[in-house]
Amino acid sequence: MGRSSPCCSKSQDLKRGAWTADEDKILRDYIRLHGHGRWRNLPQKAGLKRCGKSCRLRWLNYLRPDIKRGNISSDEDELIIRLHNLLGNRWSLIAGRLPGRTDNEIKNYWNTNLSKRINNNKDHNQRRNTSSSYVQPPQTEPTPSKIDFPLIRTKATKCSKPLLINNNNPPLPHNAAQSTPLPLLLESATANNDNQNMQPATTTTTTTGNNGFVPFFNEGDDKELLSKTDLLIDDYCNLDDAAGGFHDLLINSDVSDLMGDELLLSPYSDQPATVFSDDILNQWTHSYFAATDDDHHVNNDNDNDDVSITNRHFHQSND
DNA sequence: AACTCGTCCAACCGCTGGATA
DNA sequence: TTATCCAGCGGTTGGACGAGT
Repeated sequence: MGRSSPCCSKSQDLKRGAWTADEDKILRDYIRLHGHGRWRNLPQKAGLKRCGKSCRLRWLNYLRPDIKRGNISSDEDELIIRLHNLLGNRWSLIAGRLPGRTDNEIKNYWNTNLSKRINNNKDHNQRRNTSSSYVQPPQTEPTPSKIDFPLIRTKATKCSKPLLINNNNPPLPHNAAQSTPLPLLLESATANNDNQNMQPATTTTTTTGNNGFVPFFNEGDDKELLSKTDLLIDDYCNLDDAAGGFHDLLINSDVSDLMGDELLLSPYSDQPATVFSDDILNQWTHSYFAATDDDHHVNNDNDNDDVSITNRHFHQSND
C-alpha cells in the first residue's frame, strides 16, 4: 500500500484561490447526490480541479446548508467570549456551541473584533486602576487575572461517548475524587461505543426555542450530562484547579441511565455538546469579566449580571 | 481620480492523531 | 507493528474592499 501523491501537491494542475459559482454548484450537486466524505477522491469524481482538502473546506465553511449567514449577534458575541475564556483557541469546539457558525468564521471574528475589544478593555482597566483618582472596590478575595486563570485544555478529537454527572449525589472527598472516580467515569463512558445511538443534532428538542443555542443544562433535570467529547483526564485536573474542586462534581453514575436519556448534541458538529452547569461556568468565567468588563462586573455587586448569559440561554426554553 | 492604508475573511498550509490495510 | 490514509484542527496568508488623504 504505497502512499500516493499528496492530496494538494503543487505540481498537480489544481486550481487554487477563490471558488466560482460554477464550482460551488458542482460541489453542492455532487454532495447532494453522493454525500460528503472521501474528500481525496471527490474532486476527480465530481469533475473539479481542486484538491480534496479545498473541497472539504469549501463545503464546511460555505456550502453546507445549515450555515448561518449574517452578523454575529450580541448573544453569540458574549458566548464566544465566554467559551474562548474557557477553551482557548479551540475554534471548532467553540463553533460547536454556536449553531450554524463555523470555526473559521469564529476564529476570524475573534481575531478581527473580539481580541481587539478585549485588549482595549484590558488597557482601559489598567489605566483606570493605575489612576490616582480611581478607588479600587474592596475585594474579599483576590481575583485572579485572565492570564492566571487556567484554560481547559481540550483535545478536539471526534468522540461521542457521554458522561453523566449527578449533582444530587454527595461530593466525594477531594483526594478520593482524584484517584477513583475519573477512571471509572472514563471506563463507563467507553462501555458503549455505538455512535448510532447518537441522534442528529437537528432532531433534538434541546436546540429549539432557545435562539438556537444549546442550553448548558436543562434546569429541573435531576442530572446533568457532561460529554466526554472534549475533555481528557488532564482536563479534569485543570478543571479541578480552575473551579476549585471540579472533581467533586464528577460522580460516577450508572451508564445505563445515560443511554435512556436524550443526548445533548451540538447542532453544528456531529459531536455531542459539552454541557457545563451554570455554577461551573460562572466560576470559570467570573474572573475574566471582572478583569475586562465595565464597573457593574468589576464591582460584582450584581450577581445577576454574572449569570445573565447562561440563564438567558436556557431560561428562554423554559418560558 | 488616484493612491495608501487598514480591515475583513475565504482559502491555504502544515501538522496531528485515529483508522485501516 | 508499521506504514499510510484521511479528516480535522489552528495558524497564516493574500486578495477584495472601504475609508481616508
